[in-house]
Amino acid sequence: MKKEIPEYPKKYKHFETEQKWREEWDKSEIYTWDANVSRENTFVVDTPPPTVSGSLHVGHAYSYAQTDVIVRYQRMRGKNIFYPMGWDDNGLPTERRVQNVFNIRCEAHLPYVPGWKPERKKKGKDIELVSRRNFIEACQIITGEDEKAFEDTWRKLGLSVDWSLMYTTIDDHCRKISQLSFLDLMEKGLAYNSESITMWDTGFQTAVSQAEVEDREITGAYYDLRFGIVGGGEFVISTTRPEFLPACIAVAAHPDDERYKKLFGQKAITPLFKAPVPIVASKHADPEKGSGILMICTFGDFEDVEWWRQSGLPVKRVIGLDGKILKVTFGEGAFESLEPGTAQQAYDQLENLYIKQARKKMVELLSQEGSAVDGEGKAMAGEPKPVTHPVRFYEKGEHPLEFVPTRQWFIRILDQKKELLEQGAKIKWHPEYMRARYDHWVEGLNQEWCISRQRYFGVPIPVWYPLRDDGRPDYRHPIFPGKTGLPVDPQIDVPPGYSEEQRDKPGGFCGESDVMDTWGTSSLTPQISSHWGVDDDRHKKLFPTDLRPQAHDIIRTWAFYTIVKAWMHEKEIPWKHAAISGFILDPDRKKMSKSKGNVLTPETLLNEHSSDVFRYWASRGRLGVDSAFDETLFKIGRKLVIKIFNASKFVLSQLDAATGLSGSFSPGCICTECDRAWIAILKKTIEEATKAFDDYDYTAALQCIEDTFWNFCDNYLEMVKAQAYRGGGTADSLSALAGLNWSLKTFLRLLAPFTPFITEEIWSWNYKDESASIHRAPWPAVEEVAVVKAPENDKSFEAAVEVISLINGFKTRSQVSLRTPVIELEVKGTKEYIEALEGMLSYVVESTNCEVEPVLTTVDSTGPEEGHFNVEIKLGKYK
RNA sequence: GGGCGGUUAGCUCAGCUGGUAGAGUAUCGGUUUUACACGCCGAGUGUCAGAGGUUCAAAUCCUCUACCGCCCA
Repeated sequence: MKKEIPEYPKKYKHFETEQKWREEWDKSEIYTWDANVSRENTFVVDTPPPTVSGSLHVGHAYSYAQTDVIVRYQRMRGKNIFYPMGWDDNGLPTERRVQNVFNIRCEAHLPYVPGWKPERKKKGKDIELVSRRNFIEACQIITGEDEKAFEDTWRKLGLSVDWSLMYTTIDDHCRKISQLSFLDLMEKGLAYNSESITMWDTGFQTAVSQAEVEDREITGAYYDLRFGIVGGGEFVISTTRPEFLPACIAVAAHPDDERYKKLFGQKAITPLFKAPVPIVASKHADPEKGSGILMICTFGDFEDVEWWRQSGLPVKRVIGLDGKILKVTFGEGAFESLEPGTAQQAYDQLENLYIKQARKKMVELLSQEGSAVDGEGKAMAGEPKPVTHPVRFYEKGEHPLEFVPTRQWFIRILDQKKELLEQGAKIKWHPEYMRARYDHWVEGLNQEWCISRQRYFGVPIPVWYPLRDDGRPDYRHPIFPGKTGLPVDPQIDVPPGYSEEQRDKPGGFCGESDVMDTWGTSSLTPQISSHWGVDDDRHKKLFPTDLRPQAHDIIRTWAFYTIVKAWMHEKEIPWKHAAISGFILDPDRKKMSKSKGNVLTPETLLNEHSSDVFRYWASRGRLGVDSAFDETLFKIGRKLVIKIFNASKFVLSQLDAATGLSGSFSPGCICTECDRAWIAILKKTIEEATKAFDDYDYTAALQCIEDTFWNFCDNYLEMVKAQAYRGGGTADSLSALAGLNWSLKTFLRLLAPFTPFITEEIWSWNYKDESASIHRAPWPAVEEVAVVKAPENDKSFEAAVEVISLINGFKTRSQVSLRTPVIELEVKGTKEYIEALEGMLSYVVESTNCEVEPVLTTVDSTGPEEGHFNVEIKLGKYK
């Protein structure tokens, strides 16, 4: 029966085709994880959940596309894929966004208003104050919308995620796992609460951890302050933070500093406040910096904290949690003064001012005549000297961090550096050198992990505290929930053995109001997906995971904390491989950031260039390597996609036209030297690409697949065209058709991880009987063409290409069409290459429109120029 | 200041364990050929950042310097 020859579309319509397959894949559930498959046949991905409430930029899509390429390869290798997507929705970014969208603020003590719905309002003065629960509900409205938008983008990009596995870090399941984690760490003695000096953001009024801190260069000034010495004399201290003067507890100079050696053991007197403070030796003091002697305050910086801990001196606290100067009384407690009255008079002018204002005021006071300790002149020597210096900020904050004593929850990490380094070494990092980032971060840790945050939209720390008879919480005996009833909200739920009436009453209990930092949950994504602590069988099937893809900026946070948790809970690594993607920089090689206004959104690029083209572009980016954005590169992908379309059309139309033979273009028919030589080349490509993929080097895989594909189009296809036109009627023609058939089927599969849409489209035209979707088809294997004999001569293909190229070059230089007939042809080459050419001669003749039998001449040398052949050509007339 | 990475054609980048410098793009020229003009054929294009060293031989290995980027203080 004559096979009906289909009409293939003239042009490829990217956008319609891609949309069709998105819908189709969704319906057919080809990306669904099968819970019944064994661990060794499953490939588990731990996808970092993007922070919603932000916006996706091109770098995210770039990185996630790369992950998907790896996943699609693994799926075609027959692996059962576990590829979930989560959304990180708790934390400050969401709170900030909600505040702006609805113009609301949380006031924790307000009662819950059931049925309250937030309204979108412009920022204004009339900020609505809402209860904690109402505020959280507002957060959920916003994150719900954001998640939808993010999911749309990922679907557009063609990520082969199993959407049924989706989680959000604030949902019940994630809260449960996070609280289980906390309780487990408590049991293991790794979590504790304590009153200690914590880095504090006065704007957001929350504690922050080392990982959330960044140094920013800011402009300030050195102020030279004249300190007195008990018993007479003075010296000058340079400081950038004169507002800390009332909190000065000591002054320090380097033990070897000759200038101050004689002062050690004596007491200095602070200007204005007339506080007598010890003069001590400390290696922290840098003799080269300023005057070489510095003031130690509680607390100006991390060194102050360290020194204070060792000194045993009392704290003089002057900065409140809101960043305002606290009320203090001189002459009482730690605030010793030789002249309490004048000290108080000066201090009262500072009280209740914000830090910045206080500094200004302090400078003013120090600049007054008679402000010096001895009453002679100004306490401030000379003019302020402007400097630019690094200052610690919370990465999301606007004010420099302060060190304030507060009660917080911590996880003990400092005594486990060695073990954490060993865990890092067990993970295979791609590229390898990225491990150094992890190692250096671990080595440089100097604070325990502070996990409590004074926020609302997060996972509650699952503890209550008994209230003593005086109404104060007993922090040393926290009450924990049982593991079965999680998650709990201590602000709503009642601890075991108590009733709601006892809440906040002496002798009763109070609920912890702090939530965990965002990493408290995000550090558990492998366990969240595996249902650790909930479903042991499932956990065993999914943990540790195979792959963690992420960018290099979050090695110290996401990667680090995830390794910490896996270690602490189960003495395991969370993933076997970490694939660290690079950044997309702007065309000037600057990091994209909202503030610079150079951010590109993936949606724009996807709409403009199609998903396949975007993915192709992303696939060219090697792991770990940052690259400058260059839109001209999208052109390469577009050309490739169109080429796949056209070459496929050609091959399939030749197969269709070979009447009566449909379905019989099996590799067994491949017999000619040309086809055998070509198959050998393609086999080598499969091996190379597979090896590269197994090493997570998808870029190298793409490179060699693509090179061979163009070789296929430009050379093999051109050589066998004439045979293909004969419709399979001869053994040689059938061989060509079989060669084309297997080549196409192979290229589609090799390219499917990179360009899943076009390859699925073509596959559906002719190969869906073998596998309904190309994405479930087996990855090409050289065994498929085991019946095809090796070529007689392993240089035959190369030789033919070279001679054809010489003939084409001659025609081009003669400025004639390539169809111009060759009427005389002599090919001179070395013996080795003439022999290689012999089996290919008919293909050379047909693809160059040569009308005569070529004369082959063996020579000793082809001359000084490159190449293995020389040709003598005479051209006929074209038409 | 410390660590990591980079510096190769106008541009974006590949060149792994040393053996005569590559691709794409851009540029220029040719060619309408029934898969593709969104194509095909061809051409030109480099002190491999610089300076030393190892070697018969260095883009590649070693040392130093300069510049760029990122991370950390």
